[in-house]
Amino acid sequence: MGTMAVHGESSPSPAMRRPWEVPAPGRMFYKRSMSDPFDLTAAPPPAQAPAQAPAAPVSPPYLETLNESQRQAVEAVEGPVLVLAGAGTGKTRVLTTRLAHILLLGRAHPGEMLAVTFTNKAAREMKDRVAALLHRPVEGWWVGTFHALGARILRRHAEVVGLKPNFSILDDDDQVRLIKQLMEARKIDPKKWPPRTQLGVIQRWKDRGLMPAAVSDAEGGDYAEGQTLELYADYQERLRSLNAADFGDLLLLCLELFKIDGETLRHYQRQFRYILVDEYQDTNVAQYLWLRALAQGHRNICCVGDDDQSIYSWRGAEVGNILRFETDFPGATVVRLERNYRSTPHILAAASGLIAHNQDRLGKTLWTDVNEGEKVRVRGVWDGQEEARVVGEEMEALQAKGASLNDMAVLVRAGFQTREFEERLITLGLPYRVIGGPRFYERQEIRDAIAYLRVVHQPDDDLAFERIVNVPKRGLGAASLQIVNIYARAEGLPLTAAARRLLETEELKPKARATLRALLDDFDRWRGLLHNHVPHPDLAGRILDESGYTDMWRQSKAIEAPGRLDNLREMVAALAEFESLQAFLEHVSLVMENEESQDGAKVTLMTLHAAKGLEFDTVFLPGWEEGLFPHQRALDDGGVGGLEEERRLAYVGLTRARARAHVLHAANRLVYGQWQTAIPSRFVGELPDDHVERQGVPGLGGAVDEEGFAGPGLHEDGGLYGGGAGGAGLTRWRSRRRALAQTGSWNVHERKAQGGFDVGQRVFHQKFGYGRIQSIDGNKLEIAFEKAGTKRVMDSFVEET
DNA sequence: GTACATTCTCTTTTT
DNA sequence: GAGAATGTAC
Repeated sequence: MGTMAVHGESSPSPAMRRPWEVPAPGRMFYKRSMSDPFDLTAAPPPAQAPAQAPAAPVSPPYLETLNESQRQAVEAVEGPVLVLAGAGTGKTRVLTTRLAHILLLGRAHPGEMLAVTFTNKAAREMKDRVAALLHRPVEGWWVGTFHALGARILRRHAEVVGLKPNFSILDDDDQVRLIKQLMEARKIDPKKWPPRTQLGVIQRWKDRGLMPAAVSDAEGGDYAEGQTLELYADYQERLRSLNAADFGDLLLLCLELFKIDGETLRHYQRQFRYILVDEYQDTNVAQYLWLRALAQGHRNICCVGDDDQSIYSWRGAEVGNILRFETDFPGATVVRLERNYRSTPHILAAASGLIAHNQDRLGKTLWTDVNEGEKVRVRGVWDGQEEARVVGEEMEALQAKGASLNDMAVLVRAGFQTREFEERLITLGLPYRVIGGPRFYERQEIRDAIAYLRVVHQPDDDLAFERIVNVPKRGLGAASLQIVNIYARAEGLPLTAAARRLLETEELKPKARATLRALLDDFDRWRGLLHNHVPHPDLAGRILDESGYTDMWRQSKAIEAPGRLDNLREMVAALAEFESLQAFLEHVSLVMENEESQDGAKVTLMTLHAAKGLEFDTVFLPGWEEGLFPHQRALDDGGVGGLEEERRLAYVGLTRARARAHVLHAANRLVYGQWQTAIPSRFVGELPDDHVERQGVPGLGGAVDEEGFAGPGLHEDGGLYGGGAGGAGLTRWRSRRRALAQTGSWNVHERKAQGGFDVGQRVFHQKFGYGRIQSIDGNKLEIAFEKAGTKRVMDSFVEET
């Protein structure tokens, strides 16, 4: 955490402080800047003001290194600007240089700049890179994700929309539980109408900036016997009484705030002189409205995006936002970045050829002047294991040639695909990291601990209260809790308040009453400590100890208990890095990612979605099969639009590669414990032949094996590359047994072991703990450990349980 | 109220 | 196949 502030800080080096007079005379925005001296609302940094005057036109070095269009995008400071930045065209560079440029020109000081990103990572990178350009960290500017910035604004004016400033931000888990409760109250069958789906519908409404009252009846009538809309109203009401907001609310309630309180809106409109938006193609309607509201003041809004990389429509993103920009902001400057600095011409051509199959795009022509490299390699394999094996071999080969594992990535369509690669990489002993895997703050013990902190910080947080009221077990089970719940609902009180009143009555059994009283007293005591400014890490430690939570794990003989205690300690330690308990809680709800340790070179495994914005020398793209990629569900409920989005995803994948891209498709795949057969993705066929090197017989799913056997099902379909209409029926299920019978050479070992172990047997290993035997190969056992994952070990290290 | 067994869903992507 | 949710036995 940087501590230096630009405001009132001693001046930086003279070279940096010097404003760069811009050479291109006659460019409107510079003229305008001359006639627009510092009439900032707040006093500008003194060091910068006089510096605006000197005339000698010198182009600053940071501009010299940009190409013509990049430079244009940086220098078009005034008015609305749309930067269409193709993959690998130096988008981040433009963004950060632009920000630095504005600061260096003295057009605004940090507090007047709003830079919005989609991910916390992008926000961090932006801060770091601007700091590097300026040789100092910038403090006090508004950089962050939509949600973080929304929360920041909302906290300041929470009362306007019926919240208190310390409102909780619910996580996914809380939301589902809440919806479930509300459905119960309405007697909606959760079997028939899964709560998650209900929540999904509500979130979609929120994405579109619609409060319950704004949803048209026609739309509300479609789900759950027409009750979803009412459920939405219930949900919002409940959130308010919980003094809580969900993710969507962080923007939606901001919009409400702007609507209700025009003066506040005008305040922010005046404040934000320069607005910058990254990944504009992924904004949803609510985000769009939020931006548009804030940009009305100075109209200096710069949106950067690439319609070909729009991959979040399922989450409410509207490509329309980017396609419509010039209409929304008349007189906008549009800059196209088309020169690619990342990939070889073959990769670029392959990606361009693929994306050209999409109808609905603005269209760009990426080009590069680097020399030819390798063609994109496409390889068909027999099954998922072979796929992982082939990728592993290639990685080892590259490594042998001196390549770093850091420069390799496997990009998958869906999360479950990483497993096969993990197993293979473990076997090979290649270190890897999975991005987007289980996150620190999502672990059970951490969530419990946070629930304690939440209740202390925000007494009305019923969801947190419910989570820990009986953890550790105190005999306050479902029965007691129900009494509290009924009372709370009848009286319209939060659970803690209701519980407090119930203590005065005879409704609870004496034992439960005493326990509950003790718990509430604990809460009061901890809250007292909080208000007496006991340092929050100390407080957290006390809470966990005095509540018996730490003891619960200490006494647990579960194999993972020590690890959980470690995690708790780690969390308490992490608390010290935050200014306050509130700041910590904000962090965990908005930045649910683990800071990964950068020790040693590792292969990266992640989804295509997570890969956007990243690049690697070598990219492996497995699972290009109809049904998986394009994903069946995207086709089913997305139609042509869904297909095009899948294609954009493929485009994103290919364009992550600097030097080498390997596409793979398997004829058979074990999904779900069952064998699934598939034909190669239509995207494979859409790759232009001139830039692709195909291995194995095209059209046959399998790399032709020993038997030259391509896998049942493929011939029946008769077509190559998804020629079958609509994609439906292209996949089918088959029992493992049948697949085994047909191939004969399946990579499955004898069921019975020599050493007295059986497949499926539960065993114990000194180092890895408990696990179940997957397969047996002589004296080597493949064991799926409960904690340590699947490993191969010698049978002598394993004992029966 | 709790512990264990059984059944059932799920898998696209995430701030 | 795994994890959650539900059902059953103590």
